[in-house]
Amino acid sequence: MPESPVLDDFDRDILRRVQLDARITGEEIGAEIGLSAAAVQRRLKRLRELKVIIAEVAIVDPKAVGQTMSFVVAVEMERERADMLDAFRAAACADSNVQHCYYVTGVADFILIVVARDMDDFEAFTRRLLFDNPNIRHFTTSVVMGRDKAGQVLPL
Amino acid sequence: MPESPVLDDFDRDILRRVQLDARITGEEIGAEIGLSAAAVQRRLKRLRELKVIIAEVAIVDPKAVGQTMSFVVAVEMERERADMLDAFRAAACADSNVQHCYYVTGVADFILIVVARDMDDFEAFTRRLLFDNPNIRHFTTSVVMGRDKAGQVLPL
DNA sequence: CGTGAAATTCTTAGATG
DNA sequence: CATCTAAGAATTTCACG
Repeated sequence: MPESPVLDDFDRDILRRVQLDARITGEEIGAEIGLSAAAVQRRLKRLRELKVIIAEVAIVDPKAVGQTMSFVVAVEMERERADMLDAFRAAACADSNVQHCYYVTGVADFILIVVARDMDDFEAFTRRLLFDNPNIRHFTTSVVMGRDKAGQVLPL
Repeated sequence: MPESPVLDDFDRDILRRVQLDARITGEEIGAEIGLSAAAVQRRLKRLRELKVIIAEVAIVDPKAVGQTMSFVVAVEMERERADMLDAFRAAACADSNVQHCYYVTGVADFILIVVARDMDDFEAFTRRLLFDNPNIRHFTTSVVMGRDKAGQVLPL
């Protein structure tokens, strides 16, 4: 277990802002929190190296690129053998329609967030990943009508 | 319904890369896809203005900032009245523990992805948003053991 | 779209508390 | 040890062809 890096109030202030906008300049952040641009950049560099900041990414609107539908799929495995779970996890992550893969305890074993161009695309996905897999006992699909909080912001 | 903007192969190439790393330079992208740095930047600017790129954000490791637990919560409302659904949706989005809020059809009405510092924090969350709400018939909690695909990449 | 210049931002170096 | 200022390098933006 890697011990948590020490973050002070400046670090948290910086994280709050870059979670909302990664293109904000060091100068702008510095002016708001009372630090020079160089100090902000140095802290950002450290936060990246420590993997407190895992990545800086562009969020693309799924609808703008033809992915008009989203689904939440809860998957229940036949028997909870570690190698089977790992195999499914790897297959799910490798599938381009899978946006998020949560490995959970409870009624389901996996919760997947899935996008698709249309119903045919989604059906092809279920056949590929779910129907053709004998280790899957059962799965339920929920159609997403709307989503909020696309870019997550953690409470600091 | 806003008509989808026209994207060519260059745009899709650019989107593929900035979804993985928003800090990649225009020059680097240009070298890979055969465009000048200026042309890449021009296209990026257009994709931002068209809201094809919704945002560019830093992804922070929840564990690194003390959010050690994650949950998937499926919420079933008492009666599906539009104003009630909207009210819950707004309350969920406003809650700092809620990372994602999906409004779905199926057995549940909402699927929430929730983070918490510890079990007490999660209990406080359920009381605040769920137990104290008479419009909620039922909810089920799944504890997240692991997650993959933090930064989503859309198939283009 | 590409080129090249101008403006902005990031990085590095040296000095200070 | 982290900060600041200032110089230097890199990136983005802009005007023109």
